[in-house]
Order: sequence, then C-alpha cells, then structure tokens
Amino acid sequence: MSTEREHAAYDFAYVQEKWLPIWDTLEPFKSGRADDARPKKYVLDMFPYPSGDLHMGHAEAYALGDVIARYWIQKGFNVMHPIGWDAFGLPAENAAIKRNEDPRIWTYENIATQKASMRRYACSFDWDRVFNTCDPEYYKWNQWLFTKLHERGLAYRKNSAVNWCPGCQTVLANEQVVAGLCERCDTAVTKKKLNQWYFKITDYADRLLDDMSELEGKWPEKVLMMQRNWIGRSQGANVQFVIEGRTEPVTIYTTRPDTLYGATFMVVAADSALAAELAHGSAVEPEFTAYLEKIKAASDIDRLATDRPKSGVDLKRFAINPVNGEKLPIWASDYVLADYGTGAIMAVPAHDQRDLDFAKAMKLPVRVVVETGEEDPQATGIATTGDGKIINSGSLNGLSKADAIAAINKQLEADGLGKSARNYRLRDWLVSRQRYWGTPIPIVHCEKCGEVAVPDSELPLLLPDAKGLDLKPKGQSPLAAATEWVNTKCPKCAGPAMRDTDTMDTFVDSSWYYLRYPSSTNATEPFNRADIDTWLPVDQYVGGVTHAILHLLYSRFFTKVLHDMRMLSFTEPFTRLLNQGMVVMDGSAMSKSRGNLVRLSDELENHGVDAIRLSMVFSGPPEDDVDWSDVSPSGSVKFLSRAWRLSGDVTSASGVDFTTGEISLRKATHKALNDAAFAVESFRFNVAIARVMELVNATRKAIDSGCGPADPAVREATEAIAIMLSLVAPFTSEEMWERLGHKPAIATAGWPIVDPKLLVADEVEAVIQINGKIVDRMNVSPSISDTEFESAALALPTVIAALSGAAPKKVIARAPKLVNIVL
RNA sequence: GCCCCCAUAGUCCAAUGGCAGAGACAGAGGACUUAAAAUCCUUCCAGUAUCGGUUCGAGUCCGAUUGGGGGCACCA
Repeated sequence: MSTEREHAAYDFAYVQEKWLPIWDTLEPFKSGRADDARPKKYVLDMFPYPSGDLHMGHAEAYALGDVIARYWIQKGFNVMHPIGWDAFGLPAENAAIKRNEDPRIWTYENIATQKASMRRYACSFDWDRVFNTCDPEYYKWNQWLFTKLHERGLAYRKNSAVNWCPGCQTVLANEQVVAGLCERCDTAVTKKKLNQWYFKITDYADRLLDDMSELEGKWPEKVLMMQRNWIGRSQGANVQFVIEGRTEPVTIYTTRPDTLYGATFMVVAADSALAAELAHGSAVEPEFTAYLEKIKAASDIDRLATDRPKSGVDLKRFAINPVNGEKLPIWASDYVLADYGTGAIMAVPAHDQRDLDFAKAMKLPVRVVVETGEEDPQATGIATTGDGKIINSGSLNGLSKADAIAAINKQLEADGLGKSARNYRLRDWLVSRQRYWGTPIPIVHCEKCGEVAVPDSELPLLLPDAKGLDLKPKGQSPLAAATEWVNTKCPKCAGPAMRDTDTMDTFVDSSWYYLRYPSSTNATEPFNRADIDTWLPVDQYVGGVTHAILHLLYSRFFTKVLHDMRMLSFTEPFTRLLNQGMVVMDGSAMSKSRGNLVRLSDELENHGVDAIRLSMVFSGPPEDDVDWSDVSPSGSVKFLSRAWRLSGDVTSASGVDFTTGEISLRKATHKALNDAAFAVESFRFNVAIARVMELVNATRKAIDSGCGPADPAVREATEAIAIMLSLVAPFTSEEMWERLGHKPAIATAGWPIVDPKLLVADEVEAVIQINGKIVDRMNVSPSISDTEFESAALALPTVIAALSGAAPKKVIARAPKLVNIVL
C-alpha cells in the first residue's frame, strides 16, 4: 500500500517510530550465535554511569562507537558490542539521602531511562549481555577478586596519611585528586591518618610502563604520555649517609649522584618518622613541633603553590658525606615528601632549583660541581641543571654527567655505600571508601585470627538493606551502624568477629567489567575462560579521555594480575583505543550553571536521531571536541533528506545487473566505497561522510542531467549510499533500503564488494613542472611508465620552448602524476 | 618549572613530500513559485601563525619563535 505519507517529504519522526519495533523483532546486533562462522570483533563503549538521562556527551560517544561496530558488521564480522551500567557510586547515594530512599530505586530507575533512550537512539548494542555493577550477581565477583588479590598479598591494609574529601566524607585515591581538589565535588582535599585498604599497583609499575610499547600507534599518544607521566619512573641512586649520634645511617635517593660533592646540607621530610626521631629530645624539638603543626594545617592547595617560599627547621644534627667526609647540617622541611624515595635528600643547591631556593632562604652554602658554561647559580639564583664538566669532585673531575653517574655508582656499590635505584611517582591504589553504595569489602576482622577473607561459598556478601541506615556522610561507613550485619563469626575459628565496614572504590567495578560481557550471566565464575579466549582482548575501546589514567590504568593493572593468576592469556585488555572529545558549547563545557546546556532530548525532537548522530560524527575528527555552536543539525537534516530522496527516484528494478550501468557513476560509487572504508578504519569518520556526500551529489546529477534514473548505476550508487549511511543514520538508511525494494535490516546487508577495475581512471591529468613551477599539463594513461612519461613531457612544445636547446640538469618523473624538470 | 599536542578561507574541517579544497556551515546570485518555504543550479573567499633549514619539490620533514590546548607538578 502506498500511503500519501510515503510520498511526502522525509519525515524523521514517522520513520523512527516505524522501524524501532521491527528492529526489536529482528535483533540485528545479537552476537555470538553458536553457528556463527564469521570472524569475531569486540567493540566496546565505556559503560555509562546512570545519573539521569543520556546527555550530549553520550550522544557523541555512542554515535562514534556505533560507526565502528556497524562498520565491522557490514564488513562481515561477528561483532560483540555490549553495554551495561557502572551503577555503584556517590551520585546515587547523595540522591538517596536527598530523597530519603534506597539508592537502588534511583539507580535502577535511571538505568531504565537510559536504556530506553539508547533504544530510541538506535544504539547497536547486544541487549542480551547487559549487567549492572550494583547487581549482587556482579559484585559477588568483585568480592571474589578482592579475596584473590588478598591471598596474593596484592590487597593489604596500612596506616597512612590519606587524601580525605571533607565534601564526600570519604578517602580518595591519588588518581581522584585533581590539582588538590576532589575529582567529584571540587572540595579541597585534606590529609588524614587512617588505616585503609590498598591494591599494590606499584608492584606492576614497570610492567605498566614497559608494556605500553605494544600499545604504541594503537592508543592515542596523549593517553600513553599521561600514563607514563603518572607512573613517573625515575632512575637514580640510593646513597647512605652516616648521621652523627645515630647508629643507623640514613639512605637518600638522588637522580644526580654525579653531584654528590656538591651537597652542602641534607633535608628530611618534616612529616616523616625520621625527622621526629632526629628532633626528639633536643633543644629544637619545640620549634620542630610547632613547624609540623603549621604544615599539617596547610591544605594541598597551599602545598601546590609553586612560588611558595621555602620553610624549614634546622635540626642541629649532622650527616657525613660519604665521598668527602664533610659534615652536612640536617634540616627538616615540607618541600621534601615523606612518601617518595626515602623521605630524605642530599641538597645540591648549585644544581637543583628547589635546593637553591632553600639554601638562599636559610643562608646555606652553594658549591658548583658541574661546569655548564652558565652563570654562577649563587649569583643568579638559577640552578644549573644541564650537562657539563665535573669539577671540585675528586676522582670525578673532568668527567661528563653520564660518565660521572656511572663512575660514582660503581664506586658507591664497591664501598657498600649505595647503589643505583628507581623510584616511581605512582602510589598504591587506595580502594576503601567510607560510603554505603558500593561493594562491601569481603573481610572479617577476628580478634584471634586477624584479617580473614569471607570464603567463596558465602559470596556475595550482600550490602545490608539501606532501610534504617543513616546514609549521611559522617566520616565513617554507614555500614558500621548495621550492627546485625557487622557482628558475625570468624570463618576460621567461628569466634566472634566483625565485618569490614568500608566499601570498594567503584573503579574496582570497572577494572574488569569488559571480561564479564562474554559470559554476563555466568553464576559460577566471574568469566568463562573459553568465552574470554574467543572474544578478548577488546579489539576496539571507545571512551572519553577523562579516564586516561584512572580507569585505563586500573584496568591494565587488573589484566596483568589476572594474567599472573593464569586466568587470562593476554596482558593488555584493550588492543585499540579511541578517545572521543567532549561536546562543548561556545568553547566551554556545557553546564546548567553556565547557562549553555544543550538538552539532547530537545535536539533529537527538533532534528531527529539520525541528524544528531550525523552532526556528531561529521563535525570533525572524533578526538576533537565538538562545539555545538559550530555544527548545523539542520544541515544534516538537509543532507539526509537529499540522500533519502534518491531512493525514491531510482526506477530500475531491485537485482538489476549493475555491470551494464553508466561507467563514470559506477566508478564514483566504487571509489566512494573504497575511500569511505579506508577512512572509517583510520577513524576519519568525517572524511568518510564527505565521500558519501560526494556520491550523493554525483548521483543527483546523474539522475537530473546525466544517465537518468533508470540506469542501473543509479541504483548501485543509491544502494551504496544507503549502506554507507547505515553506519551513522540507521533510520534513514533503513527507510532508503526499503524504498529500494529490500528487506530489513540494512545493518546486516553487507558492504558492497569493491571492483578494483573500477578504481582505475582511464586518464590522469599529469602536471609538468620546471624547477618546481607548473608550466603545463597533459593527459596520460595511469599505467604509463616513468621513462615514457618523461619523454612525453620533454616533447611538449612548452617544455621545448623553455629548454631552448639546453639539456635539463635533472628530470624527476613520478608517473602518472608529475614530471619536474630541473634546469 | 618539566613534558606532550595543535595552528589551512568568515566558521567547522580535507589534502601517502607532488596542482592547497574533498565535504559542510555561513554569505551572494539565479531557476521554479502569484508569493513564501522546500528543492535545484551557480558563485565568492585563504597560499597554510612567524623565521630559518633539508629537498628537484614542504601545509606535510627538521630547528627556533609566537599563540592556543592539555598533562604532571616541591617526585630530589
């Protein structure tokens, strides 16, 4: 039946309503049927946090992930493109407190909302694999993995000065402190001495760093750079200094052992145990204690100010320089960090700016031991850190920096006074949180047996009901108030014991979720090895750069741990990574308070799903930010209706023999298919769309003023356009496909085979240059040889005239494009 | 302070070391129309931030400078 509506202008709202139920029945994105012989591909979008409905950022991310997933399906792969929800976390808990209800309600409501929106957005997800991290069926395995890490000594508790967010009333991992502020709520982070659970990620620092070589060229350079920076490996030496009046020597860490003769004092971190010990019982103790109180009160923000004047206390104690026996005064200062290296340094003011600033403030001597050709640091106040000739340094004199480092390391090692050493900026991952809405830590504290892991048979250890618990942040986990839950018996001795009341950082949940999708309903193991071997590692991961060090580093760590546990055969989880940019408005991030928030639902209402997807993908390279003020969704609508109209103009029958079609349009079609595929595979989606636009223009022209609508080439071109558009405009392309006489779903129609013969032009216009300047052009066969090409060029009248009998110095022929004659 | 990335038309962006423009937005003009919308057609616009180098040939490679963005930051 031909309704009036079908002949009317392209109606996106009608088309959207029409196809959704049909796709629900066809389920074109189901992956991994048993009889599926196609090669496999795992395309993964970072799973969302269910805070409200989808926004513009989601719309961009899922549009991009969809292009990739849908492309590989068209290319004949069995694609798994799953989705789930990262559903534990503070926003749910805060909403629950505000609304005075269980966080489960808010969370599962939002999941339902987002899921419905994703369906309307026509995301190519395999809906059979969905799970939420707050489902007990999922977090059971979080707990199981925790106990395995505990068994291996990779999960441990320690007392330490930790990052504390007064806003969220919980501790934070180092990775969650951004410029001294809480990543989530922007409150200034303070320090607190607490006993907390850690994952020993530092054990994996070298492997996390070194294995990045296999990600080179497959992950954005920026992310690799950020991770390298974050791990922050430094190569140096540990050197022992004898302390007067102390039996044990003190070890310092330095990256510049070549400047050992230039040390004029020693500095220990004021908040270290060593500083307290050195000050203890001496005349300076009151002064030291006062100083310590002062710096403890300072926030991280104060600490981070780089131009802060140096401060410290002279401990009136002395260290002996092992190379020359000099007595060096020992100072305590907050510019030395207690938890990096050994918490003590040798100060070489001539060649380290911080030491120089301190020396100037405290009127301590400066001694140059490297001649760099720069001015005297003492006079300029600028430390000289470059290479040069070593001076004033005994046997090292005359050596270069590198040679001196090698020589002194060798000497120190021989004398038993030191050796080369490495240090990392990376700290162990603090995983306990004092909040309710997370995975309970599966540990029981028994007076007799100590820390005892909850046995596998008792997992999942369910979160107690929120009813009756006060979820308000108060610095202690709300679970502590669930006395019935807390008081238990020891799994080992059956004596009275108490449960750990903290929950896990939600980044634990997301560190292994990608392993769960292939067997998302498995009740007996976190993931099935056979399924893993089939699908993993993830072929293509898509997500925001905000996770460059948090989630992506933790996931790499988990993968390596699981590999060591012989549960995985690979050591890197994500083979390729694409980081999409943000969606911004007028150059800045969208926010309600800034008043530049664009609502996704409004945009979808006004322009339709396909136009929004197209605008996102066409706006520029995927890793660039999309500035919504620069894009034209109405331009996208215009293009889509232009493409759609072609499908109504085709008059040849479905199945017509394309090979009889008009040749120039056929060539344009095959070139577009070829170029668009290449562009998609190299993440230049905007270029791929430009190729489709070109073909739409060419087809329009062919219909209106060329071979006419009945030519088979017009059908071939229009079908190719529909299939290429299916990556980004699922509704429009499906509608075109039907008008062209095909059955749904176009998503599985298959990418047309490109005929290489149609990619070759009959003739190429070659450029003739003299001294790099264009003087003439000529048409040549694309298969012309360099020598033929060269002689044809030299025979051109313009060239003969220009040469006027002289022989060219050199002729460069690049058949069939260009000849350059050098005179 | 250290490290990384980027700079092409009014705007967003293309160009395996080989004719700077693929595509789009905005602008201008025209066709169709009683008119408008829609549609179709045509058209305008830079010599690639600056300086230097390598090369037969540089937007592309190398070095410096300027401007913008990002990461780390008292990590010895």
